[in-house]
Amino acid sequence: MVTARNTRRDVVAAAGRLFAERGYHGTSMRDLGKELGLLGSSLYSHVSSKQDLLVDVVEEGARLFEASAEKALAAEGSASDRLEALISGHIDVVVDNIEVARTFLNEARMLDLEHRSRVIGARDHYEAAFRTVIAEGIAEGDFRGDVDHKTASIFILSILNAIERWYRPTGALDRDALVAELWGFTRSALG
Amino acid sequence: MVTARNTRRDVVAAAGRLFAERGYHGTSMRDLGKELGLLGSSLYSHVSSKQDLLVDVVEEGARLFEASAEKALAAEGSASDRLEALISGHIDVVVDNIEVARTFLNEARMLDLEHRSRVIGARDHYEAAFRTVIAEGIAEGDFRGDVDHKTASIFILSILNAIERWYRPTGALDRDALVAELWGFTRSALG
DNA sequence: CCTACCGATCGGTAGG
DNA sequence: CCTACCGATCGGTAGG
Repeated sequence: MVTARNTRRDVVAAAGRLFAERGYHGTSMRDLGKELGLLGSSLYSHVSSKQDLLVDVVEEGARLFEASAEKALAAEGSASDRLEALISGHIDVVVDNIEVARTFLNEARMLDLEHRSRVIGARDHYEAAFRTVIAEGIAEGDFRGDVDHKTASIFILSILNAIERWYRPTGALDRDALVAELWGFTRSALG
Repeated sequence: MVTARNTRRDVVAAAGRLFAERGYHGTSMRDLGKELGLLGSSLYSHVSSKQDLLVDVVEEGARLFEASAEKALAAEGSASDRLEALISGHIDVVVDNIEVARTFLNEARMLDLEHRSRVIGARDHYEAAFRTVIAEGIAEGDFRGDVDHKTASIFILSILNAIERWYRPTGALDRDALVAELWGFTRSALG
């Protein structure tokens, strides 16, 4: 075999790349075909619609974040340790899957109602992990008693979700430094 | 006069609304016409292209944020006071101009290269205000000596720029409470 | 602001 | 995965 044909996975990966760069509505099936070296119409042997591709990319994003949270919550240690693990895991997901993360964060609203509702549910569930851990940290005395765990979780997630907007793998701040900076900022804000 | 005709301002305002909701590429000129009660083709007596509308909305956003920063920096008091004014002013801009702010934050990347560069420049200039004030606060002893003013300004702006994603005017957290929460969080993180 | 269009492009299908 | 299409919609124009 000299040149392998594209698989569905290839198509979904390329879709993630283009949706992240140009947006869902800014990407045509012909654009996507060109990215893979084939015609737009040929994509329909891999997927049944353009929306299908968005569903696949966004649900992959949801799975990655959910898996990260599950792992962080299962870790030993204090609530403060688990919050650090949540932050570190989130940064890993974004850094290692930047196109999927960007599409998940910016293009999920282009999903049809049914799928969008599912994603919003997953997002709420993920945010609840942060909220709970912060509340536990307050109860355990790791964090100040006068912080509002709801607002604090929104603020921390805001920082995490914005990373895709400025993070560059070749930049001055690498993954470890970013985790350290953000955890320092957060610890200080909550402590 | 019974029913006034639409002005260019009306058209730009409606464009901001739709671009914020559905994205630039998700909004057609016919959609926009319908929003205003006229045909898509009639919009061309007010603007010369769809891109023109995006330019107008985004540059209005840039002006609002720049004016807010200018006012905050001119205020009396310590660097810490000026940072609080920057945060409070930013929240005002978002809360009072949510569609413009959303379009500015999410759709500026759909601008053609020339205008996009200008917006990126304005954005950098705005971020520099935060960076400088934080650096001054460190120098004045208002903030801890071990915070990195670059990273801290990115983190604070991340929180500010995410407000459009979750803030609801009818929600539990009103403008004043939001300013108080965020300023408390920030002071604690930096102090 | 409407009528009446234009060429280009869109997502998608049938059949191989 | 390509050929050869389809109807719908796109941004935009001429002329009133």
